[in-house]
Amino acid sequence: MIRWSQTLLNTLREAPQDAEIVSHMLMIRAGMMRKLGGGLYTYLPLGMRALRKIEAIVREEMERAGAQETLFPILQPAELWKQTGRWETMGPGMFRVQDRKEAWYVLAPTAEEAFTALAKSEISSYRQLPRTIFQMQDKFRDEIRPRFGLIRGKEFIMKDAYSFDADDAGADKSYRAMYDAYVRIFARVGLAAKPVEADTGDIGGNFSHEFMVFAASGEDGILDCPACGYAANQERAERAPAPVPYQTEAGAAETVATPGQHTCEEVACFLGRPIDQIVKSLVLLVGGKPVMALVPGDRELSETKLRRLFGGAKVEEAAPETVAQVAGPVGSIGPVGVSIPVYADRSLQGAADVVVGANREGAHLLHVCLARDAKVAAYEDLATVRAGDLCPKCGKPLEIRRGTEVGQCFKLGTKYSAAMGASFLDEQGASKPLVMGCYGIGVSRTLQAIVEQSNDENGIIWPAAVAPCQVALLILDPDVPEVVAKAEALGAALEARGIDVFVDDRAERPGVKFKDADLIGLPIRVVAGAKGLAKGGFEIRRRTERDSAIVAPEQAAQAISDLLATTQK
RNA sequence: CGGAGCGUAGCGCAGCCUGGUAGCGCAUCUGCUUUGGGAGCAGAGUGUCGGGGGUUCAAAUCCCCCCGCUCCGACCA
Repeated sequence: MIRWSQTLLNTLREAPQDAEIVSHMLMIRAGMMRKLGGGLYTYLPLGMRALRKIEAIVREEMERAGAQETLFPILQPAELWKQTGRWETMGPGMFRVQDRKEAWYVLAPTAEEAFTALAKSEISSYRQLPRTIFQMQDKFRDEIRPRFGLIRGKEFIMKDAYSFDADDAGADKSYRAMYDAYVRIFARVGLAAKPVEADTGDIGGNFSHEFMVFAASGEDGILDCPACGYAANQERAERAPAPVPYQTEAGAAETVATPGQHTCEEVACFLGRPIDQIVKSLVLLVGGKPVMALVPGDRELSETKLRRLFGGAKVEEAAPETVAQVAGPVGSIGPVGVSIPVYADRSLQGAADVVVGANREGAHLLHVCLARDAKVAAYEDLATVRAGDLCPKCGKPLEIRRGTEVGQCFKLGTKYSAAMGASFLDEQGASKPLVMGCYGIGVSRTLQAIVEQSNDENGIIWPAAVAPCQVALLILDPDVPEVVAKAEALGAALEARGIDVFVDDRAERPGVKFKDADLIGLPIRVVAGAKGLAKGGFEIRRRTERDSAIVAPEQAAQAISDLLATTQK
């Protein structure tokens, strides 16, 4: 039994000034956590209890899926990270520190290197495969912009698991086991998380799913097919091919003056043509070399897709000077006559009457036929998919939703094992690199995502499985001995049934206790007051209900137990 | 890293333009009254005004530098 009078817990009437989203505001107001610095949060006793419950569920499901828990150092030698090149590629995203001998270390932002190093030293035979190991550990990332409380912090708690297999088929099985465990974990913590196809980002590898929680405040766009269930991160979502417009040639290309018109919208408007007839030309540096990308004027280029096309090379926007050098002034460039490689979105294949920049200030070209007038190296999927585009799986229109990522699975292949020489001997005695997968859950982020998804105007509504306690017991008359005695007896009876009880035993007015109970949001509220007891017993209700039931003291423990069993999640 | 804003009591903020006694609400403490949805009255405590430098008889206020935080953008699990 936890007593408020003995707990470090203060609720706030006013929202903190820096809380942008409801879950952040509620976590602070309800006294679950406090900010120590930008992107750095302290878990207070109540928040800590919820966190521990999530961790316990994650552990259980990991072990059920055959994974074994370990614990790696957070502080890791730079050499480890240099072996895979991530000392450079993750670069400023990592916290790096030096010891007194000026040797460099990394505060681990993830742990592929360390786990691979362990596998290298411990696994030498196919007889030891497969293995999946995990840890629940603080991670550090020097986020450019920490925000939304626990959603994006500089320090956070992550469960990271790594699988090691002898071959691809085995790796697929390990991946599937983790994927299934993730589905169970998010269901158990009361979170509606949907697996979506995702990009592999800095982690690398060739295949990935993100587990996304839909929320208006989400930082990612997700294309979702209500018809067949296809879902993918906007960075990499595909669409079914649509008929390519403007396939009929309309004569030779012709220069037209477009003074001061730079964006596709301006040019379309100025020329009185539909915007999708304008072709957007962009110069990017791919692995340091300039490349031109073409997408329809009403579309955005997906830099992620371009990066995938080039095997994960770094893609960045070219500086205006570079653009001017290889094509023309920004806002007036086009593919005609340029000598850098040109890649066009698939939807432009066959386009025979479009408008492009003339590579001269204030001029565009009409009636351009890409096949005739430009040298296009390849037509690839480069444009960002948007709502209304057709599902690549079933052809029905896609919807777009916002989401927050709470977990991600990656098929890594041999990226890390090959780089670090983590190999084993197969049945024939041949040395092969381990085939790996890695699997992360943002545990602290999950905590806040639950609150983001489950609240009302009065406060948090904790799912029973992760609530700091299952029952809030409000003693309205702490100076009436009979009320206190009955409440204490009920608390003890509940504890005996394994139900966590949080007792509000403060000398506060009833209204304050009701407000705070709603704010903190435990699943069941039990009121012990002189008035209620005079009417026959305790007043019991779910956090989500308006009306209470009066239950006689001797039946109360059973009634609460029953109510909990039927409370959703 | 580019743009913008903010930094004054534990929290939320006013005061700054036009230099001169540091204030309000919430919270905290004391007393009385109250007591079923964030009580009322009376009283009390609480500040390196983010830091440093400058101007001035005098700086929270004006000027310069630095630091921190937040938002938008770019970027990113």
